Amino acid sequence: MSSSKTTIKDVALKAGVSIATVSRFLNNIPLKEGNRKRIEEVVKELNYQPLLYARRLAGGKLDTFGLIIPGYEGIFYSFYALEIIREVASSLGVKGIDLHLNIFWDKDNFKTSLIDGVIMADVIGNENQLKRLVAEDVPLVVINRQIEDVDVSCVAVNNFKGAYEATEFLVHHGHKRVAHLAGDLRVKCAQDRVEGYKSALEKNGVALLKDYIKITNFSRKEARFKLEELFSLKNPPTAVFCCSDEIASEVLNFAEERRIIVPKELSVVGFDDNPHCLYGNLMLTTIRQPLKAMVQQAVKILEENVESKKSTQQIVLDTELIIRDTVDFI
Amino acid sequence: MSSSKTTIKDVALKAGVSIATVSRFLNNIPLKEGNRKRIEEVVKELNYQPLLYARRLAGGKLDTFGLIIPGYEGIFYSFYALEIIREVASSLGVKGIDLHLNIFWDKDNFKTSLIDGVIMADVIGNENQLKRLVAEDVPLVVINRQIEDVDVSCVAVNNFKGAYEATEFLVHHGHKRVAHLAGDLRVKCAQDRVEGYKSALEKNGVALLKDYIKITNFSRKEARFKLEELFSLKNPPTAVFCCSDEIASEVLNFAEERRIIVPKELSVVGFDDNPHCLYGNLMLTTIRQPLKAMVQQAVKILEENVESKKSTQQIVLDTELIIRDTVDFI
DNA sequence: GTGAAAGCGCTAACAG
DNA sequence: CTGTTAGCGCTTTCAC
Repeated sequence: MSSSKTTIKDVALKAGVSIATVSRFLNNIPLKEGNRKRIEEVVKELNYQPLLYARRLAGGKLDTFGLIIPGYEGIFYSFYALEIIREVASSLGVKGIDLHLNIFWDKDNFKTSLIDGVIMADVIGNENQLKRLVAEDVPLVVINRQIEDVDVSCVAVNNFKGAYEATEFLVHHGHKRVAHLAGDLRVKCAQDRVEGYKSALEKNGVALLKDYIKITNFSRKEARFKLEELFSLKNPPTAVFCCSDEIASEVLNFAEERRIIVPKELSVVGFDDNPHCLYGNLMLTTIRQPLKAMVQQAVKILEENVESKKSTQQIVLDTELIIRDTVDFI
Repeated sequence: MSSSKTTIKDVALKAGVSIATVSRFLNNIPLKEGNRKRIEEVVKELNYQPLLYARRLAGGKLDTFGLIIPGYEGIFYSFYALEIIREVASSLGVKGIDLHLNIFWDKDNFKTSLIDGVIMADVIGNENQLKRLVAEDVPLVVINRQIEDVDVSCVAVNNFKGAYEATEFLVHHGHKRVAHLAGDLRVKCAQDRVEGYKSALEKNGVALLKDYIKITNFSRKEARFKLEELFSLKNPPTAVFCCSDEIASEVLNFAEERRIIVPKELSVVGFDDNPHCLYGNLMLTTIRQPLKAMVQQAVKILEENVESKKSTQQIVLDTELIIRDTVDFI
């Protein structure tokens, strides 16, 4: 009530200083200790909160970052999205930065005037938006995706390498019939994982079978159809590398129903290290994505860019193989 | 680049009118058709976008709503949270309203100056924040929770009734040994579901056994421990009503492992109608929460409150029993 | 209908 | 170190 109406003027008046001095106080510019203290008291007493938009209009910052996430189901309905939102909110929270969330559905309605900078979580379907933001010179960092044709900072995960390691891990356990349940290939990370898988087989002299690569679009339902197909094959796989832990846990369910013993008869590796997929008596062997680190890096870079235009940076973080129960020698 | 610098002045100049007229145009105030058209052209040509904070400072709206979600794991890491975020983002998106997302961790750092109104998704741990916002007279709607001691609008789900129906449905199938895997009782909806469960048993003359109520905190892991306990009982339950579909699907996993046939030997009812829990060959019988309807109602009420202070409203929406495969007669 | 002018609350020179 | 002052871009009286 009252607090929403108190302005810098009221504070200045009550503290017996000019509004400029109060402004300095708000911006942590050194003051005579006496004044600093008096103002601090008055601010508390009046429960004064500066109007951020007035501040911004006068040239200050909004202390708000935007986060743009594609509304595409495979992304937005995933562990990934919530984890990103959570981590962005969390890292911004400790810095006192607010979060403006925008889901990109089909048209670009992101209002740049409400933020100091933007994090784009992956780019799928909104490539034009990316270009527009770059053109408007909005401080920007893209996560989980490397952008080749636009000069923009990004922090990504080495999906290729992660997939390579996962697949090689299976091969090193003697598996020759390794299937891959892939994600939606419109999503870059899904593509990269397929490539990593292929490359690992090739480098290790294992024949690549087309029938062993199945697209799931990250959906459990789709995964199930594809599993039926895989296990109707003359030579069903002895190992499956999955594009996500959720898909992997569907493999576990499927195996359970079919009485296929994991890992004795079937080895499984996931991707994500999603804690929600760690249940049952079998702990999933998986590739951990450094999502938190990725977000933290992105926030750091964005802060720098907001402070002063820096040159763009491209960072690629490594994944980590987490060895648990679902892989065995054949 | 250019667009981020074009102001109302540029538009006025180029269109040969005063800035006041452009402002009128922006606010859909009737103009002479000639002017309207000219301004429209110039706006498009210059790719002009009004600076929202300047507009707000001058008395206009920001067209931004805040969404506050408790950071508490059981909420924030759930289907519920993502669904709420998704639906809020979606309903606001079509109205051209932006979303300011705030996760409440431990201290109240929500800046009301960046929004026109606030939706609070449940209130757990941040009761003081709620009171502060009410005191500051910020337009506010609480969802998924009825607030008794504060005069505020809310849109909630009838969790009691939903749980009652679920439990009664089991009892009507002849079950006398009905267990309940409850959520975290600090969360109001979890409490209500326990009460609904109890009430249904009582009304139907089924003995209430303390050992049949187990707290899971909405976590699969915890659910598994409690399932072990339940099925070590001298008289294990023949039916389980779960606080969420995720917990229910854990029951399905557990049953599968123990070779307990669902629904022949064990009936299961969930809560949520979470599409992510619809996999495998058994489709879960569950209670559907009208989350989307809830959010839409909340947005509607909030819009009204922003336009003109209305009296507070309290709306309770009914759940729906979705009958699928996991309940059978005993 | 339209224009001129007065702010909204704050920051950032510029003097002192 | 501090106060004075001129805006930031927009809306909104108030005249015309």
